[in-house]
Amino acid sequence: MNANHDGDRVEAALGRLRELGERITPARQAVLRVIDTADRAEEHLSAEHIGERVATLEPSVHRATVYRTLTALTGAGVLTHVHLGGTGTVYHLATPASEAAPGVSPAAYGTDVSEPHGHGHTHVQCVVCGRVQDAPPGVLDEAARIMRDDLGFELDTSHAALLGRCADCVPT
Amino acid sequence: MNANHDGDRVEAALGRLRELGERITPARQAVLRVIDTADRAEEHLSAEHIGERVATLEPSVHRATVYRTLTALTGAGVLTHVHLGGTGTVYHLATPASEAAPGVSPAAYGTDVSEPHGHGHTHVQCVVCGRVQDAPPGVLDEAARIMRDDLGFELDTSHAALLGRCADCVPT
DNA sequence: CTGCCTGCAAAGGATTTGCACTCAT
DNA sequence: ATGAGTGCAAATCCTTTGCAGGCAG
Repeated sequence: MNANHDGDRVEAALGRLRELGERITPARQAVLRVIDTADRAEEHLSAEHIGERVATLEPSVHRATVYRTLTALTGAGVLTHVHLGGTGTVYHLATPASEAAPGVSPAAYGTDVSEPHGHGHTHVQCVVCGRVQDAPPGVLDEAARIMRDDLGFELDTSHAALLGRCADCVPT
Repeated sequence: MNANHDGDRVEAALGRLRELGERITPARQAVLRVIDTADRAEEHLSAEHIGERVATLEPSVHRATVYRTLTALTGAGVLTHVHLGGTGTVYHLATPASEAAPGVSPAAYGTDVSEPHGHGHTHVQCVVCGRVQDAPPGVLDEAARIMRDDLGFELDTSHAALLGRCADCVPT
């Protein structure tokens, strides 16, 4: 029923991989599927956590492969990662700016560390409960402008999460 | 000379520790001195790196103690840490809102639940060269306002560094 | 004196790497 | 066929922890 829908974005990612001459393997498909599912549930999975889910989905896939896959797919631009303060890094499908659904962080990340365009959602994490949520679009526009004008620094607004206290954890 | 000046802030920190009933030990003094010196040089040291310097300054201090000290002193409020995206955490002396950086206003602070912050200003890190620099005061004011109004989320503007490309690394 | 802080060493846990093999192309 | 990807396992790396003793207060 919805396995097809879920597969849409995975398919797109696989397609892009093919275009790039990257190989489609069970491990990569599993990783993509896991992340896609998490994205839709607005979950934010770390490499380790992704590994766990992949293990249940495709037990033959080794943990090390998951790490290598995440690196490779991020390099290929089909995945994005967001650094959370202190609590590691989480991965997302790099949606081609199409269906910027709530909870998803699109970002066109080219190869490696060389992409100026970080036009995705900014994430914020609560230092008390650890919850990660999406910030309103454009929250960092002003900051980006200041940084650019002032220091010539090009901010990547979706690469690192901001920290603070969420509404539930703010002492009133 | 300036060895005295260096000691000023360390002294202040030690004073606060005393007030809190915390003990003043060689290890703690060494850690504070190392961080104070780094701060003045605008360096951003990780726990590990601090450990190295402490080792040369006070060889008898064990690495494990450095970690425990950093945790303890941060808890006591005399140290602050900033999470850098992906590259760990760096420590600073928690300046009592006096002579932090040019133009930094004392952040209004509510609770102490998890972060007695302090370094007061936002950091930005270049994803290409790794350099960490201070952002202009107030860069995140607008973002903080939006987050508060929109989500009731209280942003901690100095707890995590923003990522991007510094002027030297931005592709022209 | 007391017990907070430390030294030491060993455990821990996440990520990486060398190597040989396999499978996608 | 052929080399990109993978499995496996060992190696790292940073950080934490248990315990006993030492020093600050």
